[in-house]
Amino acid sequence: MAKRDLSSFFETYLEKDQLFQNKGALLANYVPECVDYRDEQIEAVAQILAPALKQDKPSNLFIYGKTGTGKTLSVQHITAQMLEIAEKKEIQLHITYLNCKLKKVADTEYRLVAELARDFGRTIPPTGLPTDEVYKLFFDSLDKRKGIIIIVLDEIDQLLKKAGDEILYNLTRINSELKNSQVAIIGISNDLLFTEGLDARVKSSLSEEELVFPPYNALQIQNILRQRSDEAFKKDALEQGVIEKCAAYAAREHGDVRRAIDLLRVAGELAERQNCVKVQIEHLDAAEDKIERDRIQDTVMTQPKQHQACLFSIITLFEHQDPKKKRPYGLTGEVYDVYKEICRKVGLRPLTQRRISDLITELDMLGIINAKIISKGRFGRTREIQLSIPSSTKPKIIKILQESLGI
DNA sequence: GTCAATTCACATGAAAGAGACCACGGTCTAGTG
DNA sequence: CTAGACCGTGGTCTCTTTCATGTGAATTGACGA
Repeated sequence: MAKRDLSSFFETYLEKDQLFQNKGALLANYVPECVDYRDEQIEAVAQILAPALKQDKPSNLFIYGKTGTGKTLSVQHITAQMLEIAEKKEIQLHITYLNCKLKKVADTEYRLVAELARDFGRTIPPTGLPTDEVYKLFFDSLDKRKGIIIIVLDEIDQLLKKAGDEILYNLTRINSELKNSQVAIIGISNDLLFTEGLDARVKSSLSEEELVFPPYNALQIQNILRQRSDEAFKKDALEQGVIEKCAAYAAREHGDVRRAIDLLRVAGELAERQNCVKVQIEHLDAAEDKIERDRIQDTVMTQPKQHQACLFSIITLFEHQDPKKKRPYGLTGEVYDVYKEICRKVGLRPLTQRRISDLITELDMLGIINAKIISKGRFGRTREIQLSIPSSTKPKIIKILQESLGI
């Protein structure tokens, strides 16, 4: 019986009128043919990089802009075209793109240089070599190439936060040691104030040119969304006003188009699952909800045990709170007490309070909790910790934590 | 009543250790001709 | 004689601990009006 049900399910699924015609257009890695509303920026970048085609070293470039303002896309667009031309005219040009945020790829000095060296055809072990050895290998392979090399470092602020600015200093110095080739660096950062904390030498040599990508406004987002949805959805699959509302959401989130596109895709998926003929505005709301829920569940699930234990203690603290004191927040010390108790129950070695303090900060950064430092005067300084999980998700989160901790 | 000193309960920083993972070079061992 | 196993050394990386220092306002207590 179950079998027949299933096959009929698949049959109806196949017969069902799909809303999407090309969902790929709404996925994060989709590269559209042209980048709208960034003409000015693209032209500026192109002008700065153009000397590379004449075998002159272009200036180092720094690009700022909030997430989802088309920085990465624009740069990829330009570099792809440059490479095309270079190939046609047999110009010696090599462009390397590296996202520094990707964990385990390029978030430390060693890994970054190793990854770069790999891009130039060296095999570098993931660990074990001294860092300066890797530098040497990298230099060697660089120098073997003649011509211009452009290194694009995306989300460079992340790299700096973790690994310090020594890498950048070393990279900017490369040129003086190379005989045959010249290196230009393009840094892309979400953080507008990023260069503030930079060493002055690095700052001046790295940001010879600077460019800011302004956020898209609501109207521009609308048009971009319309274009993407025309490609992704079938005709008339969207109800009137859906795009407008979606754009409004994104504009509120300082013009993050990526987010808007995500929202649209999830809304579409929800509508499809509900067998609706059109994507309605309600689907958008549901989609926003779902994205947030999934995000929280994902992050909670992938946290290390100690983080989970810490989060679980925060939740338990609220669950078993003395109803008399009626406080919507907990303090670091209280959390730590509960945490120790939980560790004892689960058989986990309790960490020090110092460490827990850090874990709390991390959970705060992830947006799972909300921790605010307050001073209670004579009664010390601590954090006010609040859960920022919607109550509808809470039981599920508790279940995940209990399973993972084995309670 | 006013004002500076005190005090609490952590926050925050820096440094260093532990343990996992890995490459490399040297040494040992067993198999082969 | 040689390939492969095995070990010791030295390196990175992440997570922690230890030690030290910082912090902000309620409270305290001296002081003066």
